Amino acid sequence: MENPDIPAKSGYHHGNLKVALIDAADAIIREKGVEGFSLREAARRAGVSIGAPAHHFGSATGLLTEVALLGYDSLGAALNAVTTSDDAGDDLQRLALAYVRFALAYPGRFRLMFRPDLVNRDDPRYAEASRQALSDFANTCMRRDPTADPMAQIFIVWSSIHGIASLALDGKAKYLFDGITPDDFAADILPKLLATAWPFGGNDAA
Amino acid sequence: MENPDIPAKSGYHHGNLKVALIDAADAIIREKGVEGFSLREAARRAGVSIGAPAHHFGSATGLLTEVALLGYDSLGAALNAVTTSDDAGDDLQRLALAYVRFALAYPGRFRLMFRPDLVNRDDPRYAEASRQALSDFANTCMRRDPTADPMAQIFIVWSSIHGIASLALDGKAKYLFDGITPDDFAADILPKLLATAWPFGGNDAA
DNA sequence: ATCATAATCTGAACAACGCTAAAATGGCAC
DNA sequence: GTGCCATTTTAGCGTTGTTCAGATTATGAT
Repeated sequence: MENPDIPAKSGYHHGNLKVALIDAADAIIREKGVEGFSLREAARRAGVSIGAPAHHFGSATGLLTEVALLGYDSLGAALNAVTTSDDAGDDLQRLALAYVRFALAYPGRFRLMFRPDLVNRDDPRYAEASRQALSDFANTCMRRDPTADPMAQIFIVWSSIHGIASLALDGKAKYLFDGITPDDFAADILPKLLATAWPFGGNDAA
Repeated sequence: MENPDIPAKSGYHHGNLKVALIDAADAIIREKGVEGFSLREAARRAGVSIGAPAHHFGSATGLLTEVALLGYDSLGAALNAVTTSDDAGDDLQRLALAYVRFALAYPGRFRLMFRPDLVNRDDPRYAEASRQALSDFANTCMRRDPTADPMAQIFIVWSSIHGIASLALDGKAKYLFDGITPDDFAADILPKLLATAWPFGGNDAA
């Protein structure tokens, strides 16, 4: 996920500091989680002084907002990559699987994306990124049941998936399914769960 | 939610510092959210010096864990307070409503309860409090569909509700339902949503 | 080519934070 | 009364985000 293009730290002027800091922040969050992030360490990794980030991002939330936007992009890409069929129920199931797996594969990014205290939600790009990432979702929902109220349906389905991802990420699944690891959950339990107990999969729409 | 019993700050020895600090922390979180909390301010509010909390709680997570445990208690109480009927589907719907309303009424507590970095999940009381708070849920789930795999059913239903609460709390409902306020969401949108689009309410069990 | 202006980065300062350990205090059992 | 022990204070360490004056370099006009 590094960006080796363009000069990196040629002299006094870094030349590519903005993306270097975003990359550093993303790496920190990947390694140590959202709470492990600090603006100073991001600057340190980019080989730049403490005060440098302020010029490009204003504040820590400014930088984290950029990372969150990238997070939405990668989530959207992950959802875009699922194979589609003529059965919207099956597609929805696969999308759900991809959504939860994304959360488990990139826990830091995922958590950051839903932390209103760390990202600037007033940034117009935020709403757009969020909308874009979930567009496949919304489309498949409406394909599955064109008669239902679109917003209600999308909200309920998204909630269900988001709840699964959140609880799984918080290790709550461990309590219910005796000490299962995240990997086992994503590989074994989750697909079965979505295929059997999840009410939005399969071709059982009205 | 204050605790006016027992002597408060009689002299050098506070006499009731432990609960005073818990109350103070809970109040801070209610007023300024989880991120607004600081151990030092809790000590300040309890009228005690900076280092005092360490003796009772060890660290900030120690204190926050106590607050989270209280949070689970109050969530359990809120769920316990919903009226039950012989229709498990209706009951589940009311429980869901209560769950989400709890999250919207006590956002700080609710967020804290699901922040693994701020609470000590190894504390055996945590698992117990979590289990206890959701017992009504689990029972009603199994009453609704006794044939289904209990764990799978509970996880899916809980996920759905938790997702609704999380997204509503994060203001995501605002994007889908044009600029609705949390109060309007809890009072108007949510009940309709649960009654119509939510697949676990009503008496449509197998 | 020269030079002014704007963009970028440094480095020090400040206030606040969590945590630690030594010292001070006072309640309580004996 | 006396001494022990839980409790609280105080001081200090290392960390954080933010701000700002000044240093440095790029850019664009002449």
